[in-house]
Amino acid sequence: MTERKRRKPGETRDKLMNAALELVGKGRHFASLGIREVTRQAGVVPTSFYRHFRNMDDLGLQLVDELGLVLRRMMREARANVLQADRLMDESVAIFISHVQQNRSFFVFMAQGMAGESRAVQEGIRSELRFFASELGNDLRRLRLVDHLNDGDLELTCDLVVRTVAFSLTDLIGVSPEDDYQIEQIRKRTTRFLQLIFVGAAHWRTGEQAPLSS
Amino acid sequence: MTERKRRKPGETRDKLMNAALELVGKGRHFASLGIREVTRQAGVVPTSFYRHFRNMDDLGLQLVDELGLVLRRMMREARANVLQADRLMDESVAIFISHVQQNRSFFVFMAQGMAGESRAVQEGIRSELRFFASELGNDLRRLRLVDHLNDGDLELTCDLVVRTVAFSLTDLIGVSPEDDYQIEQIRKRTTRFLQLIFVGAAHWRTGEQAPLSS
DNA sequence: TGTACATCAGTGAACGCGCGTTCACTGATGTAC
DNA sequence: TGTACATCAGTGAACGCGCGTTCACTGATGTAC
Repeated sequence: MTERKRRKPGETRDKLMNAALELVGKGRHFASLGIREVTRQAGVVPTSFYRHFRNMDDLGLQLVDELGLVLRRMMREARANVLQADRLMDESVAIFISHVQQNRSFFVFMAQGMAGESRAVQEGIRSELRFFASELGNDLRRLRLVDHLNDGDLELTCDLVVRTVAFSLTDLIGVSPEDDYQIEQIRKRTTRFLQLIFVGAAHWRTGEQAPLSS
Repeated sequence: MTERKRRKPGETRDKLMNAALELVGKGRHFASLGIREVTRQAGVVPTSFYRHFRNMDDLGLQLVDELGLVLRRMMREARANVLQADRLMDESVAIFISHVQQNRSFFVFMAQGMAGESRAVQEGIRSELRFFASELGNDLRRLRLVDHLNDGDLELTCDLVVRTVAFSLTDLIGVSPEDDYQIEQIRKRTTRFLQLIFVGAAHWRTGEQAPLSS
């Protein structure tokens, strides 16, 4: 009845990573998870853990790698769907929100990890965000939407956009995944943030900003 | 030699809260701290903990209250020192950074808590940020720097400013407190983010944003 | 194609340790009269 | 001002439990010839 050895390669590894994500999704913080707890959630004997990870930090790092894949998938979907430039922000934010809802635990893990215990995880997530910002810059250049900005200012703008969207994660986390009304509010607000930033970018002239009132 | 009972009222309570902050400042995540660990760091017997807190969440909540005081002190200093409107962003960011360096553990705790395990702590920190944004709005109104914005758009702008500054905490955390060069880079970059936002606010016209290129 | 062997993922028992929490205690401080 | 009593913060011993980690094992899969 129970043929329990060597099912598929990597199956237990995935079970462990998913178990950690499930616990994070249930409101636990990754830094407080223990090995026995994760193996229990995965339905696996504690010793199995060491076949795949050296410790919890190691598992966290491997989760960051998977997170990278999730983000890239999201980016691809955004590129495929955002066809009209005038709906760019609207649709990008909508796609972001929908991916957060489909992969809630992953994004909660990301929000936790940015100020988490492991320096390596922190750095991994920061690096994903940097990559994301640079890809966004490439896209904007290609769409010729920001011709008046030099490279440094474009990079600044994209970084701020990515940060703003990332920060909205902390809003989404604070809200039930079924609370469509609240989620819609967050979506609208994030979109307006981006509009504000792009209005700023449109009127930005390098090095000679009138500091406030303009 | 050791007269050890009833020194000053609240002394042990402060020792425990400081001990938790010290551990956080050393790179630990608040969610992973234990009662025995905190009491050990505080140089106090484990049972003393229960004289002041029900559990670690409770201690976290009381830390949020103290964090509120730190933030208000910072705000007061900013108000007292930012005299010329044209240096507003520059000086505000500088004051922020200097307070982060003086109270590093507090701000690390804040960054952790925004995606932390305790809902109550999350909500507490969010509420501090909301308060901060609303005070910023009042100041900008008083200085008559944003007369063309209606209340909703002013609130939006201030929220984005506060978020941007708060996000820069994750940059500061990733850098050694002695690395003056890196900290200066973060200061400059954060200032430019705010300038970009305010250029956007200066050209913002309610409800009729050209979505990108303007 | 078949056989022998190395590798590898999963198992279950066992370890010592630190954890959260309880309890009964002690003695200093605050309060009532 | 002095006395009696309640309150309160800190103590140390003790508890049972879950933790991370080790070990020797088993049997399935992959590889060499």
